[in-house]
Amino acid sequence: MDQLRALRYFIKVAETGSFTKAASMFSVPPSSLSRRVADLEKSLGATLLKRSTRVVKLTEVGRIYYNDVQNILNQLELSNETVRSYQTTPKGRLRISSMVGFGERILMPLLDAFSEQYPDIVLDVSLSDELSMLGRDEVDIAIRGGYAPNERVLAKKLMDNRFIPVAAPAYLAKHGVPQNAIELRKHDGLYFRTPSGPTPWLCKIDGQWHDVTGRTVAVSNNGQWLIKKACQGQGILMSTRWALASYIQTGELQELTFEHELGINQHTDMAVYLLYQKQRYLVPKVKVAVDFLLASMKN
Amino acid sequence: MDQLRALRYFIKVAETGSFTKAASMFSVPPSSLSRRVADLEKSLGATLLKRSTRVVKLTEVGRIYYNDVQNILNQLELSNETVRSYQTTPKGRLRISSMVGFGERILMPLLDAFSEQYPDIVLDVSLSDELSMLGRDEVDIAIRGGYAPNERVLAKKLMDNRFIPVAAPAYLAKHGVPQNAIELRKHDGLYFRTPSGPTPWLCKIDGQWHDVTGRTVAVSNNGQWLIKKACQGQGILMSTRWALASYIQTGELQELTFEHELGINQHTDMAVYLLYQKQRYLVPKVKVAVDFLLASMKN
DNA sequence: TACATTATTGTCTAAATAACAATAGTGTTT
DNA sequence: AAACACTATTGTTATTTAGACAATAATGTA
Repeated sequence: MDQLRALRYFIKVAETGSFTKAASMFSVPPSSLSRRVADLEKSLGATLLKRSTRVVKLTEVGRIYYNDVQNILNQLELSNETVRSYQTTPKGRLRISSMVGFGERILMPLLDAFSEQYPDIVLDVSLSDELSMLGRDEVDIAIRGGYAPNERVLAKKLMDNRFIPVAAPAYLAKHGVPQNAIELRKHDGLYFRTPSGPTPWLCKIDGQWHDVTGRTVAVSNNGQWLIKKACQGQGILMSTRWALASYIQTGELQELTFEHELGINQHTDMAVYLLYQKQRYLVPKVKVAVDFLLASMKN
Repeated sequence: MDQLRALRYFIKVAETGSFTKAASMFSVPPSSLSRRVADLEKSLGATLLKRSTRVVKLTEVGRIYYNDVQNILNQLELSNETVRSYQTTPKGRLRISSMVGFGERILMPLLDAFSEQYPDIVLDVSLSDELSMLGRDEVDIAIRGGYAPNERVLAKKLMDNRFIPVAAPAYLAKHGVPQNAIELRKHDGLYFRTPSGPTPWLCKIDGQWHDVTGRTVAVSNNGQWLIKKACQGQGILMSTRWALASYIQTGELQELTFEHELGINQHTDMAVYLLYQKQRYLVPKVKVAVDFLLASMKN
């Protein structure tokens, strides 16, 4: 029995919920799938799929097996690709996942240059603040705000990701410049919403964190919109230096500095990390992309 | 092409370094392996093995692929076993790996009772202080002194593993009872050697760790031998409470207590952990063993 | 240089899988 | 309630793929 073929059939049937649909994807008659899956079940001594003529769905063991096998088949495909692309020129589809703001402001401009340099690499970029599963093999490279990756994943620090407070000169003229962090509580605020909720303003005084969140003017997960509002003088915004740099330079926004450390969570060592699977660095397209991005970020 | 078969052939050839030897293990002619491996190489577009009539060895890519594939095949075998044994009575070979001292004094006596309760489980116990690769699938259950496992591995605390200082009454009568940790430096010591080297005596005073190692009388990785020496009054020994309990109870050894915290490394929260892969808990033999050991340790 | 061993290749046989047609079962619709 | 449409399965044949066996070429050793 060709177990691997049986597994591929099983996976597709489980996903489509139909032998016929799955069969059409392999361009073989449904009877083949039926027989192969039956073989597989026989060899395992368990029924993986509960069938009726109308619906096919996974049994309890079936679901367990499906999860395992899907993962295993993905790994195998990765390994095959590694070998196939070994010592060839960088080419193929490169899947990159990035945080939205960072992707728009920093990553994508860089990728334009990257594409020119490596025209044979087809970029597949998805921006999302949800953390995608790097291990589950949906992306080749991920860019995320500081969190600890697992052992198989390498994390390279790209740049600082601490949040700094800014406001428009007009706002400060009208409401006054806060002299210390505690005073922020009396100010108008524009707040980021991360996947885990809106971000407060926090201040560390003598080792203790205090909430210094002000009045809420607006909340959004869209940095650009918040920055626009901040420029219009609608309130104080905390965002990252890389997002604000150009506005601070032109004077549209002004950085506020305080004696005590300010942040949006208690991890003060926030950074933007480039993540990739150690093994995948062997694949030329991944290698050149990692190298390119790391080199670019040094400027 | 039956890729899975080809992979199994490839693996065996790589391991034995010979098509003929590998073929005999599958009870097929060498020509079959030669053809299958050739197919595999063709489909990958890379040569995996460097052959001559006399020696067969892996190429650079071959080695990478071999490592990946071996791991993948192991995982698949585990998944198959999970399904096959799903909701059956506990049986089969159960591979347990444990630290030597703990295995001898605590684990093995328990396993005798376990074997009576589950006669269909064949125990395969190996004692070693080196950390075996749980992920690499050589054992079902591992018992280790406190270290952080990865995400897929569950770690259940079995018991405290802090090191406490003891000495024979005769030793204390002759050399005096040390009144504080610093005085240990003037005493004779019996020291454990772990895989990472001999263990010093450390003492935490006002948040700072100080080395209070005394004169070296003997060093060994064998706890029993060190305990014997301690009982003979040859010096002060730091070992775990579970190893020393019976000797303290009989009065052969006497626990020394100090104002400041004492240890053999800077991790004061040392414990003995039971480790197993999350998924494998579905396999009855693993489940009952984990449950049995955890229940037993509560006494 | 002769020898023994080994991987490979050619050819035939056996096994496994796909193809195709037909059947039986099930949920939906009128 | 009955006809309908769709689907999984099964029987049978054709095709593909792997194994068996003998022969060949290559290579390290004696």
